[in-house]
Amino acid sequence: MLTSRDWAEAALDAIGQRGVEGVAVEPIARDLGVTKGSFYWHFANREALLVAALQLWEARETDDVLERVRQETDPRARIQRLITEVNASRRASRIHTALSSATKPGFVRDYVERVSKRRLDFIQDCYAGLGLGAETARRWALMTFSVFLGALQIRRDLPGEWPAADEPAFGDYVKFLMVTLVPPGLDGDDAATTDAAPAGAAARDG
Amino acid sequence: MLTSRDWAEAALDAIGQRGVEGVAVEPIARDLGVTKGSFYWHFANREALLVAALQLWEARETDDVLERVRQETDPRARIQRLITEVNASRRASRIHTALSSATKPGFVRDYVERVSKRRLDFIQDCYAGLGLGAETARRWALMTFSVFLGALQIRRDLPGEWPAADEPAFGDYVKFLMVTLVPPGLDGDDAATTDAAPAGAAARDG
DNA sequence: GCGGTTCCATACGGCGCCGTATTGACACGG
DNA sequence: CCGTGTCAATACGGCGCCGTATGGAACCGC
Repeated sequence: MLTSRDWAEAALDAIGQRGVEGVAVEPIARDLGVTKGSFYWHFANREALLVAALQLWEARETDDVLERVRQETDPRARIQRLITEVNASRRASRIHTALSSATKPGFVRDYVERVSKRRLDFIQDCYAGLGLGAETARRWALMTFSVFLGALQIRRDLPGEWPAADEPAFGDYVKFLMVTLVPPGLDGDDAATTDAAPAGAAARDG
Repeated sequence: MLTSRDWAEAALDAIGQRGVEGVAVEPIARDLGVTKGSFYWHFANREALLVAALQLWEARETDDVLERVRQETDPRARIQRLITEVNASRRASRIHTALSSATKPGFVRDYVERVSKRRLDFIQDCYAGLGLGAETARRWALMTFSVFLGALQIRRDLPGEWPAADEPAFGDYVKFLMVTLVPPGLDGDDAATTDAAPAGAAARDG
């Protein structure tokens, strides 16, 4: 007794493990312990399954994640929360990179683009909340977003280099990132409305 | 009259356009204007073609790229050169992300890991050349490498957000990154041998 | 108990790809 | 000429997947 949502969830698993091209009806049916006779009752074809999986993914990676992050009120805390959220689920990371590198079918790109844009806009809002102008906030957001995405890839390509969310070194590294990615002196009480360009870090002991 | 290198090059194209799973003998043969009768003279099977393509890729993305970057002597200039090199070829970017997200066959991961590690080590050396200790240099290198990889993905997922290497805005953005990613005050003549932690950017007009 | 609906199994045709076997065209040294 | 090596075309069997067609079991209201 499966629902179409069960199929969509299994399809997301398949995306994370074998990529978008690996979303095949018969293998997924085997994983679920049924035959494809079940599948073609719930869905018209393979493409409909992909759409369902993508909708599930988009809802989770925009509304749900951003809703949780919005519980933090301080812009600085929001950015830090985003870093930990992104690093929390290894499954979500794999799905993201798989979707991001997919080329076929074409509509996958639309979902990826919407999710990425909403994330980037959110980060930009965080920086705007620190008092930066739109243009400067966009630049900082692009760099911070790059670090997010790059971290996903490093955890994939160089396991062990990037600390996992449950390791003690993770906290240290987040602190390191925060100091660099969030320009101080913009906490809202001073320099609240001026644009700011990065001036780098002063050399001192670590 | 094809050589096995022609096939490996076409396989790399296929990886960039259709992913690792898209490296199929017969379609590539059609692209090259021959039949697979030619292919199975040059290679034992599909896997051998993948290995040849990966060897070609590894040579280009480590020895060749790093050799060009090493022409710069100043560590700061090297990092900046790396940014522009990474953003130079859209084809190389697509190949990299495709390989990075590949799961099957397993040996692909070995190539990706070696290439990533050599790049990361190179960046770490650059920071060490600025006078940072090994541990701190590693942290900076991880962040800078993340920005590299994230930039590739942003250019894919959000076309238009990240300026291309031939646009005028590209230079501005590189400067912005350099100021943030390379802590000043470590140019070699002062504070040359002390570890440094990031202290962020001071607020000033952009 | 009977028709209808829900959910799944089975069987089938078709397609794209892999890998092998066989043959053919062409160059070259003897 | 002839043999040999090089490179490619053709033909074939097999496999995994898609999508359809059909059947069947369980459950429902009546």
